[in-house]
Amino acid sequence: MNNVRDASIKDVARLAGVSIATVSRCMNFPEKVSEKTRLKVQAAIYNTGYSPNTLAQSFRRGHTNIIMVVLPSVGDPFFSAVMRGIRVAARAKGYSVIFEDTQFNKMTDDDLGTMLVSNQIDGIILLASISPFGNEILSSNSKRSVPVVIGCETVSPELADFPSVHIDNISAAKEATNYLISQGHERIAMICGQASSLLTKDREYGYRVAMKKAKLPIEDGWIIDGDLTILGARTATRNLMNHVYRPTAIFCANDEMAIGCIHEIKAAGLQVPGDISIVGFDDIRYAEVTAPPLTTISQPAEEIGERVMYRLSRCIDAEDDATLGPEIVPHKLVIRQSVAKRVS
Amino acid sequence: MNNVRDASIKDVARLAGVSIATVSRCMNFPEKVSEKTRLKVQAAIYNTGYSPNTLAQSFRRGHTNIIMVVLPSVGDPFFSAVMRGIRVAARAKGYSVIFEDTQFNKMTDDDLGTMLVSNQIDGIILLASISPFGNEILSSNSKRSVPVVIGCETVSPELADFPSVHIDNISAAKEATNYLISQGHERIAMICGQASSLLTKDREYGYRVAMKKAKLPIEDGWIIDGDLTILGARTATRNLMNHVYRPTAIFCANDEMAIGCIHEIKAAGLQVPGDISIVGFDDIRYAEVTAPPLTTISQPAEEIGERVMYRLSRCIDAEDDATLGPEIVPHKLVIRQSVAKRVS
DNA sequence: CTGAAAGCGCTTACAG
DNA sequence: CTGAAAGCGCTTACAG
Repeated sequence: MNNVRDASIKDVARLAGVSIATVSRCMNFPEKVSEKTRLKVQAAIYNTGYSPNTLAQSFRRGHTNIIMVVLPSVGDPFFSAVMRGIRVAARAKGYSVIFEDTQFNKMTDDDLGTMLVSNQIDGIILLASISPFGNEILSSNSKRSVPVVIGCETVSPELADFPSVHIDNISAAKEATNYLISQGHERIAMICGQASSLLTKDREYGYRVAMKKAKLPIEDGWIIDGDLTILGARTATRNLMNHVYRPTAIFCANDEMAIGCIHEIKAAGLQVPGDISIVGFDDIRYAEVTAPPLTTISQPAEEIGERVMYRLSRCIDAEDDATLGPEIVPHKLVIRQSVAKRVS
Repeated sequence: MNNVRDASIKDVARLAGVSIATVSRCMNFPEKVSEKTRLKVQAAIYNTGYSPNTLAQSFRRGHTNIIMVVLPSVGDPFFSAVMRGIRVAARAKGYSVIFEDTQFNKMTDDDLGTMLVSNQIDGIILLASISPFGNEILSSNSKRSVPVVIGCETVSPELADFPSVHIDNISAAKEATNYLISQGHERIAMICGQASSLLTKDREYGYRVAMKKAKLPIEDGWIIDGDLTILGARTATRNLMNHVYRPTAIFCANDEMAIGCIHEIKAAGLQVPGDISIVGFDDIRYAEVTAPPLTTISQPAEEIGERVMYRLSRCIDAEDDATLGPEIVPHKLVIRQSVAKRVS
């Protein structure tokens, strides 16, 4: 049929014998159009195969229905699960989602500024911290154009007042640590993200608090950077195994690192949990098929994703309650077989 | 400054004392503007904080610089790696990428048609098969608007002539199977994707050919659907272990399933590779930390992603060679410890 | 309930 | 090298 050019609103109007304004109304406010006209127009739409040019609509309306999510790594199964929730909600609300991976796709502050100012996106979900200057751009921008909501973690002090949804990371980390303590462990180390990353700050804090409360010392070098990756965790684990005070348990700030950690311990000829017990964080889908199956903190990843997206949607629609602070979602300690009881 | 409204091209023109056409030229064809004028305009751009409204540009130019990738599951580490490559190349070429996950975000044919016709995207990368009708939409659309390129797999017969980049899946599967045979195995089963999925068809075919060539029988029930997931593979593995002719080796069509498979065998009290040997496919980052480390076919995932994106970019720019058939990328059998030698 | 008209912010022949 | 003007396809007060 129209293999040279798609039908435009004009073609529909001509065919239906009405003005383009009426066609537009039929699509956007059908109740404002008489039934007779509506029927004519609908027929014309059908016959021309018309579908509105989204580019023109976005331009005219001043928004794109595209939101951006910034996350540390698309490859991480935990964030994939969050993304899934985001996409479910995004679809329900009519948004497309674009994502930026801070690990592999360094977004410069310039890029960010450009996106914000050039109307390419209607909102931002932050699942990872961006550069300090980026944070500044966002916080100064906040009253203006693009709403931001934060998922999973406290991203940065400047952004503390932004709407967010996450579990209580401090409590969860305490719980994990206390569980280890309850099993008789006293030498407990922790593998974190990079010191610069705020992503696991709260988890580290929870661990420290629990240790202090139990009057257990944290030796120098027991809190170690595992880069949130398998490789990073393997190096960290080697260091821990060579430590003068070798820990009997390691709390990993995410499951990805726990997987690397377990592998490295076994590669060194030690047993998990016989020699060293492990607790992870996230409960990714691999956690139950590691050897041994991993004891970990379960986060409702998909639910977080959904909530964060709905939250953003409300911010975009400028509903007043949307700007209120954090929304806390429940976590759960899942006990499997990577922790052994220790009798001292 | 401009906290009420962003500066537009008019503001710049006024401040620089030139027409908006000249401002536009300065940004798009600076060589067509005299140096003197260019300097004036650049100063005005700087002082107004002007940045072009992308929405208006897209509308006017008729394209968005957004491409869509359709993939089975964002959560799969293999596809994450491919995505990474895509994003690297996309960034280099100035594209943003939107993705559709066929596993969790059923894109209806309607959605697809709408996207195609409403100019929202400049091109499509297919990493997964979509519905037959979807394929039809694409193939009938092909000469018209939106270029499509296929990554990783033969997606569908209708789409066989589309540009694509992937490894030689048949050879790779033969190699995997032959390796098992060379280690003395004769009872070799295979866990595939769903029969309907074309994603692993070539791998299955390669396995069949290798078995036939070695004059080894494939018993009923030895080729079994594992749904490409951990869970599916666990069920499939249980069936295989209960089979009258229990295989001594299992070839899994992806590593994700191999992980589930190994876990299930060990959960049943058997040894890997002592009792049953396993070969995977993909070489995801978890493959080297499974217990035992997984022997598998390595695909250059990131490279595939990059190439596929560059290919698409050339299609969009309508460079003639871009439409030529498949581009084959090398694979490699990575031998680790999940296969045992069998002396019969 | 409907239409004529303005306008969103750009780009690009066209004329000079 | 530069400017005046048309136009991309919609939406939306405004008037009737």
